[in-house]
Amino acid sequence: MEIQGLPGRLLADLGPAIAGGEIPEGSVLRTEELEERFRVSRTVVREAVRILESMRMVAPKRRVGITVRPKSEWDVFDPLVIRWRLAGADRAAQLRSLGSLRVAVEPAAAALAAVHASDDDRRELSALAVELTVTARAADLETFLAHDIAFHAIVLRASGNEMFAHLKDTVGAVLTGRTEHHLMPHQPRPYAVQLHREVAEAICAGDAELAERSMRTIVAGALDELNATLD
Amino acid sequence: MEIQGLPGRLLADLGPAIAGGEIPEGSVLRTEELEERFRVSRTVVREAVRILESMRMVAPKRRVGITVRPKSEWDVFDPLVIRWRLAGADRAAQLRSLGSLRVAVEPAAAALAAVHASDDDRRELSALAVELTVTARAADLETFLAHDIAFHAIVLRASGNEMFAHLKDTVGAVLTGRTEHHLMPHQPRPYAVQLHREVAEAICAGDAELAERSMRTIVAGALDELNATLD
DNA sequence: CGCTTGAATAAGTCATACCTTTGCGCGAAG
DNA sequence: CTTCGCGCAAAGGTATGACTTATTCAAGCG
Repeated sequence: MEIQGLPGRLLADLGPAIAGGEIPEGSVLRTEELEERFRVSRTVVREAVRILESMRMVAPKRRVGITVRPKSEWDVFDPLVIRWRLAGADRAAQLRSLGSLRVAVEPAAAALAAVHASDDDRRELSALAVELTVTARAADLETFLAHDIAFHAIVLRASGNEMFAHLKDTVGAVLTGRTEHHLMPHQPRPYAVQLHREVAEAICAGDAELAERSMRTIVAGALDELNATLD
Repeated sequence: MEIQGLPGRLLADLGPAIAGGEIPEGSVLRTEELEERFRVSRTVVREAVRILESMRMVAPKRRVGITVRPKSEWDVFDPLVIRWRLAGADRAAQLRSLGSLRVAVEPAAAALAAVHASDDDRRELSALAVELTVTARAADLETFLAHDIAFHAIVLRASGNEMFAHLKDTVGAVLTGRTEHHLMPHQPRPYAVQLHREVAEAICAGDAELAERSMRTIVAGALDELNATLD
């Protein structure tokens, strides 16, 4: 899935460094410098830089060098950019942005899922809702997280919208990050778990209205908690 | 802004060809073949392919070649992928997806904008709402389109969410495509124009509730019309 | 003081050689 | 006849040197 080979390694070094602000906006890199710093050939440097260019994070210019573009121009929807920002100094801002995005998208996805979900999807959602209840009560955060991610992924996919479906990994990253950085209670809130059951039931029953409302309560609550924690 | 140079040209040929299905999923390309077909060197081919790889549209494998990955794995949020799909055979599906996305995001953005918009933003929105009314009455579709794009762009930016803001170009592409392919009435619907004024007023007044509701009516209406036209 | 021109610089492109991985066929063993 | 494994060949991956092109900056000229 990742970019392989030496360009991939270069990218894995440069990307986070830029996203994390260690290489600040406006910095100018040179191909030759990167060759030496990472002990790789021009070919490799150029390919890595091309990728960063396609993410609009850098802009190569003749006679000048490779300039780091302002953050506001980056492809903020690129999964790599999101991951790098989540890993670095920008984590808080990135989580806030993603939180708002979830509030916008997930309720809509739930409503669509209530209409379009397959029978298998509905079954899986019900099962996961039960699992969430159990693992929450047992305070088994790790398993809870896995099921939570799966739950939201299925809702997104079942919406039938490819773009929503592709937010699966991003939402997963948010949930994972939240757990890893202890931005959530040690035991999942019973109310939140209850809401997941409601979403599952609503989708099973084909009740778009209710699915949307319950999902909105979930993600809005998550955003509130996030903002409260980050302040 | 675009990828420059020969790799950019290659990309501008290959990308649309893949996105448009002319090079179907599962096809296997070889570097040498591309070199000959486009009369460029290995370097150039590799850089273009690397970019396609970072969009998850192709996967190079040793001893096999460069295979075109299934559409479901592409980076559907990449601006280039969106543009290519809008230009090709996938236009209908892409427009539907983007329509749903707009329904999810733009109302949320409007609500946030009502809280976060700067005074300049509010002024501009008011002015644009007036312009929309005038150009709609005059059936000046070209100017209307430009102002419509600007209007939605400002709302997205004023939301204060960087991810929402970055959907500006995408929304612009949708609106442009809709006009160009005559998927909208010859003269903008007065009701839609009226709703834009409502959004502007609500944002100026800081009424998040109303801004969100009005915007939702706009984008939901656009989606309905789109679906009606495409069937 | 401004305009032109030229030289220096760094990216862009090409051709080539060589390395590394891996699919597949062939042959030997069971 | 089947199966296992070994080795070859094919394709991408990396390195390098030569050359091209665009662009900045400054020196020199009007």
